Amino acid sequence: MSPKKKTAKTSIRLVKGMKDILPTEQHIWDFVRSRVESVARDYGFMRIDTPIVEFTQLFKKATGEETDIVSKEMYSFVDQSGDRLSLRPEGTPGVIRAYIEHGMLNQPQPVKMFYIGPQFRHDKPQAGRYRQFWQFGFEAVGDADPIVDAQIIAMNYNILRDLGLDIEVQINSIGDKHCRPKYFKALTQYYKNKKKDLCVDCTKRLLKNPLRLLDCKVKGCQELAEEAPQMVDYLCEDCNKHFTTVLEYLDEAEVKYNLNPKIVRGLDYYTRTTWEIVESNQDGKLQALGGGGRYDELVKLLGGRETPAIGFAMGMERIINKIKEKEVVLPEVWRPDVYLAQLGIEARRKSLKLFMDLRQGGLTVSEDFSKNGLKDQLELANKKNARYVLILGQKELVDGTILIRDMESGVQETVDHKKVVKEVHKRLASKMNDKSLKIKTTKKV
RNA sequence: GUGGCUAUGGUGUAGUGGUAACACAGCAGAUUGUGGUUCUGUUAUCGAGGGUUCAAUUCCCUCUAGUCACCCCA
Repeated sequence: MSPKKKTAKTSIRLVKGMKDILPTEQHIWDFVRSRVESVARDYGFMRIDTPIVEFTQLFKKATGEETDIVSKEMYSFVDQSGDRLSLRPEGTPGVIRAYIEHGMLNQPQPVKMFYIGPQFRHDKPQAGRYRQFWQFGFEAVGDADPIVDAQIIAMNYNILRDLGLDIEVQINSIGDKHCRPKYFKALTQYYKNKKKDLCVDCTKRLLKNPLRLLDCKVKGCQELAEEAPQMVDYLCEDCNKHFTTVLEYLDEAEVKYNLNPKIVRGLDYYTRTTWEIVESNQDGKLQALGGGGRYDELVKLLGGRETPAIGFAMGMERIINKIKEKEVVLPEVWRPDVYLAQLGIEARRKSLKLFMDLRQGGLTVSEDFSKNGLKDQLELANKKNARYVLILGQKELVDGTILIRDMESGVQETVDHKKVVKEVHKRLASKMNDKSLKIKTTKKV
């Protein structure tokens, strides 16, 4: 056994929880990205790219030191200059840091931004869950009006619906710093004499984070949770008004939603409106594709002025899995107008320049100049779904002509080499006008 | 982090205590100027390490990875 091979198999490989996005699946990612970008544009959100690396402190403060994400799952390290840094486990803290640092409070509020990028969590990998995973997220910073909540939820809903998914919004309000303590008290009170019926985890949760008792999966706990007091009944007047207004607006926007008192987000900074977008898979189980909420305390917590904000984040791998599962019809993949085939040493030499001319003439071109045979080249042209093949051989070179082959009909014509760009454009245009060919060609995943 | 299951070429799958079969894809050729046909050849020391055995890809153990459930989350 050669030691080389052994090395290749044991150490040069994908790190656990990481994933290559291969050329063959890029079209799905492009599809999602382009839809996200176009919806963002329609709703007036501008793209922001923040660094993957931030001070660890940022996430400790923003996401919460006690959360699993920060306490157990963060990729943290000390760099050469002694700074304590972390790979971002989520997008919001970086965006808010940028908002404060670049004085965006001087722009018209709310400042609406979105991001698309990788996030990192050292979690146990599972279906649709990686250690490096992609999220896209939207943040509207600087306005507390419930219409902002409704609009961003509607947008969230529309993005996923535009992607062809059958989804539903699960919504709740978790109050604010005024009313939540009262609710916690009531909740603790309710569970006080029921401790013996709770599972081991829940008895711990009772002390640490009573909200989490509500979404325990153990049957006995679930039954108790059904009867437990609900946050919505404990909302203070302001929070209650805010929430009911959001719901009214959502009705107005015809967004399908379900009230779900168990939507308690995992991050510490949320206040008031919280939601998740869920999709039911074959066995009727709901999987969250992402979630969001209002976070009116975060900007101040990170050292800015008191500034209300709201946002959401969606997991791209999960969305892409759903798209694959549902065989959503994607728009046509990139397709070359012409494929340049060459025969003979001289023709091959001339092809380089001709290729550039075709490109500059506004055509999408493809080639495999390393191939010699015309058969091979036609086969590849066919695989690449080229509309036309230009054939340049010794004969054409001498005559100053070139062959245009229509790959659908197989018809070939000889044209003047100098007029080739014009000739191709002419044929493409007439093809577009032909109604019988106007039917959109689409490709399933 | 805990537990169950799995691991065969690039991909999807057969199979056996005596070193592997098929399909697709890839490459080369039949055909050095014609594709979406055909034919031929070629592409794996059966995840890694150890043990039992005359002999292990097959049985056992460990590790690694994947997967599912829990936890958590996107």
